[in-house]
Amino acid sequence: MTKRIAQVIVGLPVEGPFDYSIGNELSGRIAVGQRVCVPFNRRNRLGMVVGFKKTSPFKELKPVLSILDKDPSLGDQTLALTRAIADHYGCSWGEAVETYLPEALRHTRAVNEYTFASKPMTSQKTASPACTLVIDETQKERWVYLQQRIKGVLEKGGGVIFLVPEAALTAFVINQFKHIQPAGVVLDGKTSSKDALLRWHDIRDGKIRFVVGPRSAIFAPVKNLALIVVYDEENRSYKQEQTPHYHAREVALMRAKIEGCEVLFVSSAPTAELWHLISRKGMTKVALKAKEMCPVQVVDMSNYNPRRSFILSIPLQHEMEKTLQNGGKTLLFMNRRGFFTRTHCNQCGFTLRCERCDANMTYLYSKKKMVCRHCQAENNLPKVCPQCQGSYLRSTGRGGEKLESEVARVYPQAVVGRYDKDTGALPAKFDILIATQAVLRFKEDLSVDLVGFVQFDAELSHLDFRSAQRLFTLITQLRQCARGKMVIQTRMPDNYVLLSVKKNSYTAFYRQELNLRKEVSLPPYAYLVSVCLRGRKEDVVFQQAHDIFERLTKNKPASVAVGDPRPDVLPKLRDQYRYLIEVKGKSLEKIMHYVKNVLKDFRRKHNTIITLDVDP
DNA sequence: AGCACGCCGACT
DNA sequence: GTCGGCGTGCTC
Repeated sequence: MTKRIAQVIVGLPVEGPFDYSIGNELSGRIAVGQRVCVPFNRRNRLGMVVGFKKTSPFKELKPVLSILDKDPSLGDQTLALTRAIADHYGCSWGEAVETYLPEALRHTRAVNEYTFASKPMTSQKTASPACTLVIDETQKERWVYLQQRIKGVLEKGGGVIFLVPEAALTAFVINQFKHIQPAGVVLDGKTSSKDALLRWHDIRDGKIRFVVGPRSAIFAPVKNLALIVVYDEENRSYKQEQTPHYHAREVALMRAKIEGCEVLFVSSAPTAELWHLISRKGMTKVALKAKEMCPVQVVDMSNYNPRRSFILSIPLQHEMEKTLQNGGKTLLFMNRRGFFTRTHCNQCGFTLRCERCDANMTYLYSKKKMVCRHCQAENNLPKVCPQCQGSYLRSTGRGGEKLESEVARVYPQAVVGRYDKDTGALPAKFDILIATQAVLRFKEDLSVDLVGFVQFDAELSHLDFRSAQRLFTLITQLRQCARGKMVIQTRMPDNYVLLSVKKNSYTAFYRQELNLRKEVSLPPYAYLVSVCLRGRKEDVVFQQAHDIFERLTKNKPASVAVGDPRPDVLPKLRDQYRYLIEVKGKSLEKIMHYVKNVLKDFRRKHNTIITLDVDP
């Protein structure tokens, strides 16, 4: 039987597949999973063959122009995975395929230099994947456990994907396993697309069976995949910020289901979503208990007047002095960069803001510049008020740089260092280190005697249902860096995150967190889909959001709930106003079906961009 | 997404 | 008249 018509998908937000005629010269070679070049909307584009038919409802079919690979790039399992991603995240199948493919294969250039040693596998498993959560309080025991597990898998001829939250960690991980296996690495960014392609083929051909890499490494075409490790599962970088907004944890589960492999999550404070998943029957928790967690002292700051007294409480100062005397190190956690965080005019009240993001500008002493913490914007500190031309500009607010100067003044005998996301490396030598969240990228080998959480309450201001879990994770990770003691300064000592930390019980935290989520029907007890709108003119974006809201509530099935349109957490970013509408429900299929149907016949106007974010 | 078509306002 | 902004439809 000769193949006459090919069904082809493309990497655009249009659902196909599209039918193309197959010329005689191609019909013998064309196969499902192959990259092809097809004319599409008067341009030539990359397409992916997903099937064949005998007839088409379209009269004049355009032809497949060429086949780009000798052998299929995508096997059945990959087609199934990309299809599942498209369904779950509401993108087209073609878009999912394009995110799967390495950069070098996303274009219509033929790749003839490489032939694939193996045919794609065809077996399809459907059982629920085996999942294990390694919850490790020690930061050390996990490596022993992982070495054993990975060694066992590799010895049996299986393949391993080891996901890390950022590319910088790959070297550290490779080092942990260097005596077990010559490891392959998926690097992103710095690797040239040519090298990345070579490596992709080596992985596909089974020459590399152990792959370590960031989020996108979940797509590494590892042969006989037996184990996926998601290291630091709670890390936010596992969620992609662009469409499709996939989460590596979810893709790992999808892949495990299709390929019948195991998923191993490693964390010292996982997401509530994962805790819930693992708590179900048949899943395993491996608790690696620390002999002794460092004590946590919560200092109630209610009676401290921030205008009169130093931001470091007397109990914290006392611990710092003790630590200094013993030659120990202190980490002061201050999650705010810069020196001053706000500059305003004392005459007219004008506050210096980023024009593109509407956020207060931070004064960076190190650069002598005003910077926006959301976009790259930078400018000089004006001499007079831009609004009233008066010379009454005053700067207030405290960032790490200011705390650094204050601490250096109070402890002249100490070496004071600072770290934030644009400091190059950790200071080699310090007695007191003032650091933002970015310091946790070194948490694997950062060890101090005392940790001071300076402004706990500042972290509570995030209006996000996951903020409690993130705080719990943050405290847990900081605490693991402390050998001696952790001091937390707060005006809300009865916060349940702090109470469960003091109880030394993560199970208590997750029980309470999950109860709260259940009460108000939030993930993991419901699916959440955000319809996100962004555009240049606020009134237009707002209008559109309301228009969509009306359509979403008009013939709404009882199974979904639609929230009022509201500004995004960052209401304005890089000159675009952002609104979102949250849709909730027990069934993701029902939500997606409903939302996609409403958006389908909605006309986007005035260049408003509308995107879907599943499990935002 | 990205591009052409077509409908209305303002202007060499 | 016609130039061009933007809303609309379409891609096998």
